[in-house]
Amino acid sequence: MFVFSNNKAGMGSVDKERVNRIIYEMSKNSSYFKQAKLQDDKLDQKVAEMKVKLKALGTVRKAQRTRQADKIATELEAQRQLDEVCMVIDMDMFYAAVEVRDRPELADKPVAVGGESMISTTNYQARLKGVRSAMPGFIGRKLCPELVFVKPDYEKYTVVAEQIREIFREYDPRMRAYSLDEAYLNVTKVLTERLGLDGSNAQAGVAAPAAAAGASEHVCSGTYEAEADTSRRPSMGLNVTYPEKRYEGDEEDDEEARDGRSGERRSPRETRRIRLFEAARALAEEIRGRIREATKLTASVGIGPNFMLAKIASDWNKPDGQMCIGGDRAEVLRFLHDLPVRKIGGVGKVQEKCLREALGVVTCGDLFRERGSVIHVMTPHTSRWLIKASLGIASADHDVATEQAQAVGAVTRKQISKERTFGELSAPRDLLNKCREICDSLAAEMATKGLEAKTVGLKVKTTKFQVRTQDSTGNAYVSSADDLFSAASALLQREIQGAAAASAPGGKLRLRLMGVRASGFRGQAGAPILPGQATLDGFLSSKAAEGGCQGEDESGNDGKRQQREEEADSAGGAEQQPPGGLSRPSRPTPAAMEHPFVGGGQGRPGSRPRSKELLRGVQPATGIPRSALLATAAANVSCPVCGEELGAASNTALNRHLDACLGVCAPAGEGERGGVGGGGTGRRRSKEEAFPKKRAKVSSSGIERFLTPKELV
DNA sequence: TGGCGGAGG
DNA sequence: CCGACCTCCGCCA
Ligand SMILES: Nc1ccn([C@H]2C[C@H](O)[C@@H](COP(=O)(O)OP(=O)(O)OP(=O)(O)O)O2)c(=O)n1
Ligand SMILES: [Mg+2]
Repeated sequence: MFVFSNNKAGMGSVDKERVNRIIYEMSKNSSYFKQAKLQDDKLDQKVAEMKVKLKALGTVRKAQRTRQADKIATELEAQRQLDEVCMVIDMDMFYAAVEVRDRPELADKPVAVGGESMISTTNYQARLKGVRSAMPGFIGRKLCPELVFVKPDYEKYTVVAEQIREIFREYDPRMRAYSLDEAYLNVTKVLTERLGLDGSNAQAGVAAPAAAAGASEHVCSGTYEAEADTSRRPSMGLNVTYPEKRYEGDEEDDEEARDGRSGERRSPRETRRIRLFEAARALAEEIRGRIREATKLTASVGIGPNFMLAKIASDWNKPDGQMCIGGDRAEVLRFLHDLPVRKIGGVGKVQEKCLREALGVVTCGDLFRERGSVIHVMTPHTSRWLIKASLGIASADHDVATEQAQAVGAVTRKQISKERTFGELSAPRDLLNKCREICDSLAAEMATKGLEAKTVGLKVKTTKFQVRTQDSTGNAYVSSADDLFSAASALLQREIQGAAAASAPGGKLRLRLMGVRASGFRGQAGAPILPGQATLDGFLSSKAAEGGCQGEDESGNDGKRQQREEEADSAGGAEQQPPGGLSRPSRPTPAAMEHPFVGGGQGRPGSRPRSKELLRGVQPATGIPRSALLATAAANVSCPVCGEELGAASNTALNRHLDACLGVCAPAGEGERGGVGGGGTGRRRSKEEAFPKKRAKVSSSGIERFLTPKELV
């Protein structure tokens, strides 16, 4: 089977055998597990395809590829920047630490913050038992019966987050908070000031130099000492293979040329770096001390010439420690050589598996060595990003580093959504009702931010854990709950019909999660985000403000922080972002397996028509533009299911109609209209009929009149 | 360009 | 009997 518990920054000494066994025992029969396995199989297929593609790569061509990769590497090397000092500060077991601090009795007990369904984080005692973040509570309990569950208190965490940010700003006013417990600081300025160094010179050398290895022993403080590097040196593909400084703009620092030697004489620049990083280590101690003093909590710090490295470093000596990857190129490469690629921000489970199983790449050293293969199978964008990471080249600029991570310093938001997990729901009526609830909530959120969206999306997760999304874009902007619901419910109808049509008689859409998303905001590409606050913060506060969810779920989540670094370039040119996907040669999409409906393994659920079709579907036969549907309110009440005009009927009358209508349409689905791809053919019908579409004006705006939560049950 | 799945955090 | 929210990538039509 697949990897369950990978080693995290918890404790290495965990009875992994036992943990995995228990998790497996508890999961093997669950829908979740089955779905996970399906996805894993798909991944295996992708890996297989990559292998095939690689096999076809002859020695000659591979050498060619490697040369291409070298070209990229050289180009990237020119961007290498070692004169900035970046710092990533990450609180230790954040939520749990806060809770334990406020409840001393818990100090010696294993604690989990979260609920029965999901654990947000745990303290070290719990981690020793294998209980960690993102693990469902019931498994955590099985793993550790004494586990004490504590409900998350986001407001409290937010207060703490503000406290530490206040401190961070003193050292870097441009500091970026990635999440409540993580922040990115560029402390170059403070340090140069403290040391009375000339800050300008640092900026000067854009094209970066590398330093002599002689500084290495000064550089690391932590477990990553300059230990046995001598022994691994030989095998170090990075240093050996890479065409060192042949292309570099080496005019200035010539002595750095031999970066394998010990440099007796140091260039001024080199000396500056050493002093800078030395001071940085002291600064980190200072900051940690201040955090402890102000919050009674501990944090770990990572220092490096760029954020990618600093981030990795911050995890190195995790509990209450710090680590520094100096600004010496040789040291950076030495450090990376044996570093598992998984440590790179942006490389997750999938990337890791593809690299390892298809390319035999496990460490960054391997990654660079296989660069030829990398660019052969991966997308150009991803290849470039990976090569860059393997060389430890990244940006020292907050905005670049935190970019696409809607991280806190982000300026705009591109979408906003609301989703809820609940106990199984399948009655169309309940589904619609839930949809309405979510739309209400989303609308409220949008209102506070003054957002108007052009596209509305629906997300659905079946009880089998299959996730599906749909979007519909109109020509008008919407923001009211009514309009959101009008669009979302239309989409939901498609799902309902699709399920009914594709599955056996009586088949229906059974969901455990539903979400509604709004995007394509008015005014520019994105909407401004709260000042200084991460979207995450906004999320937490809004969530805390809302009432609890319903259903037996309760969970306790927060968002997960995200982060990314990489890329730089400021000189234009193709930019790069972390991965996103690996190049995916052809796409078989074994729809049959994943889509319960649609017997013929034809395609999307209910052979969901794509693009155009979608719009057509939602659009009323009359030819009224979607925009009208979305934007308009609904003067006249009409049924969201059949579209029949209901006039000014009373709520009860409307409800009655709804029930009748749903009762007929839902189960019957395949009956006459067959709904989507219905029938045994499995073959999709002409677009026109693919979806019987409620040929009516889906101005469900009226539905809320009676489908409002309170009234319906 | 719009839409959807997916990866990653 | 496994969360909520968000961004970007890749592929398709
Ligand atoms: N899947 C996840 C991961 C994290 N979090 C929350 C809880 C954490 O307290 C907080 C910070 O995440 P970290 O990854 O930094 O984890 P911790 O701070 O808890 O532990 P560590 O000591 O490893 O940093 O984010 C979450 O809700 N769900
Ligand atoms: Mg943390």
